[in-house]
Amino acid sequence: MKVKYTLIKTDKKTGARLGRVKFGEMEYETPMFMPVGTQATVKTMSPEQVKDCRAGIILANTYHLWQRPGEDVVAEAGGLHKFMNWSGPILTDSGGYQVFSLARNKKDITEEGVYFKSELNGARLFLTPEKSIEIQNKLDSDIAMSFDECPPASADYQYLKNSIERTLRWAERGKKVHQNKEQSLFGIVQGGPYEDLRRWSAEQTVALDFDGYSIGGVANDDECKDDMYKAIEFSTPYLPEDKLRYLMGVGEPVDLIESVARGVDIFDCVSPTRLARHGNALIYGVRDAGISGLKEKRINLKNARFKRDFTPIEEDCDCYACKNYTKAYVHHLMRCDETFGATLLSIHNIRFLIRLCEKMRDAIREDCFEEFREGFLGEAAQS
RNA sequence: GCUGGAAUCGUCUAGUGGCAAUGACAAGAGACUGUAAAUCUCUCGGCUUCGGCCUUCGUAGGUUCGAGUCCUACUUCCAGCA
Repeated sequence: MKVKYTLIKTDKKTGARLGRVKFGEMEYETPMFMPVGTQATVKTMSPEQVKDCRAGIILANTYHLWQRPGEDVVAEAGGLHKFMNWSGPILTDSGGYQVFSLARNKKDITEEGVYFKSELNGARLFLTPEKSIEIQNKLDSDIAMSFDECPPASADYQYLKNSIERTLRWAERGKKVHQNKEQSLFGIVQGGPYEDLRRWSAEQTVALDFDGYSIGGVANDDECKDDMYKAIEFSTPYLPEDKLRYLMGVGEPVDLIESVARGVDIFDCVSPTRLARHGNALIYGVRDAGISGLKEKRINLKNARFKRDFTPIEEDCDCYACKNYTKAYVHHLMRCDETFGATLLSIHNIRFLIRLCEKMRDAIREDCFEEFREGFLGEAAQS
């Protein structure tokens, strides 16, 4: 179903937006976090568990599903929703990120498209903007992304300039072949940390008139947070108020707050599920001062100190893992490489980020987002 | 009792004259931002002024410039025969 965004309220002190997204009957409030399910599954979690975390949209990946099982198989299964048993909305990434992340492979970016060497069997693959849209159409996601180049943080100004021009041409080509009236199509703003490039990319992308816009090319390799926040604040002012703004691949709790403050509505990130598989739990630490009384903290449940810790991962968390299990149990499962440990931590971490979004929405609603932000970030930024 | 064989870091293991000594697991810790990640990195005898120094390969001797490696005895374990 095509997405409809309604802006409810903009925070006066920051650019934080409280909004509503509708996919037909399904309705969610933003800011919102999207769990990542690259291969048509949020790793180690069942759709029911993802839903219980109160996730709204989830993300799947064009590149991966194109290779396995193939978009035709998914189409034959009745589309991605039916195939993976996810009734909520799905956003598919275009494969643009793989232009960056698979750089270790022989990869050749041309005007026509990108040649990949498959990491599965070495096969030579060629992905074009048209092909990406065609695959996403067949996958039948609710939001399709334009095929873009996600350049590395190390890319220089001239490279970025050429890259975003090409990404714009690709966006236009993709839009031309996008026929699915039930599927939204988003454009992607690039431009690294440069104000003029971000502005230009945003204005040109908006001129193509997409159903929503995203900010990409952020949080790559060693990009520093400052550059990331700049990239966001150089982009959002040029995006229309009545369209959804999606920050791609972010992120850490701190980053969620900082990007919401700069006018972002939704984000996705692999970190809650990946960290979970590596034994880490995102938790709130208690803070002495500040209105939120919270700060970000991360604990590694594999650490020996949790062996006999029979308290929940996080005392005040309402997730399934925290309500039913102890740190000692999760520690034990992770030590034994039992999948259920990763499942419990994934549930917790995703619920953590979704709770963070709930808190941010409440703060915007109650006109205290800036206080919330300072309360949360004061110490996290220092540590 | 006889005849072979074996004893190396918590465990298993490499090592046949230059060795603080291989690899795996375990253990201790770290990284992770549109997922080639249930992965990867570091540490894992002691001390150090980072050049080294000390103590280690069942125990005790011996050969040698030098022994985890060769020799002798002992201890323990394993296999076969009685």
